[in-house]
Amino acid sequence: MTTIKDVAKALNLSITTVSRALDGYDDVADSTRELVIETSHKMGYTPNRAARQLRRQQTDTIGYILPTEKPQFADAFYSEFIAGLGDTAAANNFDLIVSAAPPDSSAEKALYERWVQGRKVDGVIVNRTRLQDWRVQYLTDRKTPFVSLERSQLAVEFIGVETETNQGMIELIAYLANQGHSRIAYIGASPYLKIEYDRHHGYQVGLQEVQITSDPSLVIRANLTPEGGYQAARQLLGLANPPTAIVCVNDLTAIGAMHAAHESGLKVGRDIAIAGFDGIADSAHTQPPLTTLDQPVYEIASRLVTMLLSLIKGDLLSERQVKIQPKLLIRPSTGG
Amino acid sequence: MTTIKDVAKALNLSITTVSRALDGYDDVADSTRELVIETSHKMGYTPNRAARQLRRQQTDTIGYILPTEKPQFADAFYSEFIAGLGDTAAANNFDLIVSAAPPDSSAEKALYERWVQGRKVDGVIVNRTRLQDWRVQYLTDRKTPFVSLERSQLAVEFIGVETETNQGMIELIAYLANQGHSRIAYIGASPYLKIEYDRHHGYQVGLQEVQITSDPSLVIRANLTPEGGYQAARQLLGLANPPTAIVCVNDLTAIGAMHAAHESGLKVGRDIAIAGFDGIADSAHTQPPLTTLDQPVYEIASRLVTMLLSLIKGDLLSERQVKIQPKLLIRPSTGG
DNA sequence: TTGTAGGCGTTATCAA
DNA sequence: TTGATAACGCCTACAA
Repeated sequence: MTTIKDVAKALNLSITTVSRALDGYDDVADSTRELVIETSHKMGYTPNRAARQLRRQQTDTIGYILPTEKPQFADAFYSEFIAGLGDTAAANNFDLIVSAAPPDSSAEKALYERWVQGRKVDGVIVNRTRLQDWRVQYLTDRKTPFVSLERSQLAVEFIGVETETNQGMIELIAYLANQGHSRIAYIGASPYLKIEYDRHHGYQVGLQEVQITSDPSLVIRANLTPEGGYQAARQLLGLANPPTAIVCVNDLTAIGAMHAAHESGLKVGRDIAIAGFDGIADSAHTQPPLTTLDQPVYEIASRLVTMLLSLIKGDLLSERQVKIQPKLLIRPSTGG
Repeated sequence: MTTIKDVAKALNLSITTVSRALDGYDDVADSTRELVIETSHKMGYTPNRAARQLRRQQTDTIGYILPTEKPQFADAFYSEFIAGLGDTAAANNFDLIVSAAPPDSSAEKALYERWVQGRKVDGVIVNRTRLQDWRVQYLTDRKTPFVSLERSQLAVEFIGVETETNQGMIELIAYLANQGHSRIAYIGASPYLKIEYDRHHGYQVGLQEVQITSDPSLVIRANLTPEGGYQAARQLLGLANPPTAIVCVNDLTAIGAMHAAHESGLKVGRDIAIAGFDGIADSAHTQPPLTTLDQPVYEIASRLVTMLLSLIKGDLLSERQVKIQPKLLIRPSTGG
């Protein structure tokens, strides 16, 4: 592999000059610079990242850990999220390292240690934040730059993006109430998750707004997957007095719920209304197309990276908390 | 940040001894080793990866680039694929770096250069392989270890995993023919892709097996997304003599095609049969559930990593080409 | 405008 | 069984 030494030797220059020419310092003769750039290109020279890292004490790398509960982990939200992270990182000459670990597991902890203590990354992206999230504390303690999608409830300062759920939920539930629904169920996720907290809360606020008393038997928890949504919906539909509308914590759950409804002989959009949250690409093509609160996932990811890079560079951020308003997309799954 | 020096100083040992104790060499006194391990743990010491890399001339990192055509990139196949890569890499103490670039773009090329020439990675995972794929040539020339899902048609030796499509396609089409279908359409992808080549070929072989003459007007290309499948299916359904069955290159395409069928007032599974390929999680919960050729995505990803790591270590691989048989899952979308 | 030299934190060779 | 030391490739303060 060609090193800076090889280039220097080939040109009868010192490595200093080569280094400075390549880095665009202005105390290099133009003719020299040109020559250096051309030659190093021709020789296929690219600086060794490890050496540069060691010397500069930074890695030009950020990390992200996928919250995989099970071997199976098929959620289009994350493919888009990672594409956004990767793209934006690359556009800024940063690398993204990705791993996977079950939330709150020892594997997750081990990864953070390897990355943070081993100085493998300059910063970290956190999402699927838990209400009590050791990651937030850990990263804060170690002064490792991080940004999070959804804030935890710990008393540390928060930098990142947060989806504002209440407004969207209020709109959604008002729409459903307007269609004549009064028994509106909710299929949620683990109570330790911030998104569950927010979306469940939004659901309740939405009910209050239209003066529906919430019925605890209509609130049920699943696991953010189609399978979970399917099972939960079956349970709801088996009630003596079943709901006429179901609001789901995410689109995958809603897809499973629609499946259960169809299986019970109900026509979704006519006999029962079902809505999701996320706006994944499939949601426009389900049968019937799914009403959902659409989040600009790619953009959120991209934004997070931009914020993280500023943080790493030590720039001051103009906005330390970006709020995103999801957009209600009314589609046939809620009738109308 | 604590370095090996700090640990050595704290114990009044040389850094050599500390290093060797931690790396499990057997020429260190047991008592010393214990002390070292305990102390370095207590001091929160983790070896600096950059320094280790530089010294050992290896990165313990593998790379993967997502083939993102558009900002939007929501495909559950890839979330599961990346989870498999990340998990398996982490289990072997390797890191995975992920980026995104449009296939065959200059951005893709730039990333490879940064990673390969900059010695940022020890090896690379390639997928969505093109028939003529410069990546394969590039990596081979530079002697960079890589494995690929689906082989290109270049004359270089291939190491990786390949999905055997013919058998599954033959089964699928025999099943459809058996149901009375004779006008069986195919919605494919870009002709430069290996998967398109394979699956399209499988489709044709399948038709031959049941002695149906293929009708070129029933073969159409889309872009692997629900939207693409939707448009393509609309076109097919608008034909004077439309198909009664549609085989799709992947599940997302099939989801879009089902949408178009429903929109035309057809009941999928009764008036028209539609099938996909991949077996993503959603496919079990579409309305109606989708017949598909199911691939064990997580396992494939995991297998690829294992193969790549062997390659990097210089072990000889027992199998240089792993063939995977997708499994035909008959579901209601094809009637029956 | 260019060159010399020291050091980032490790690991590995060799000597003690 | 342990320690001194060189090197990995790069950047940069300082000298020429």
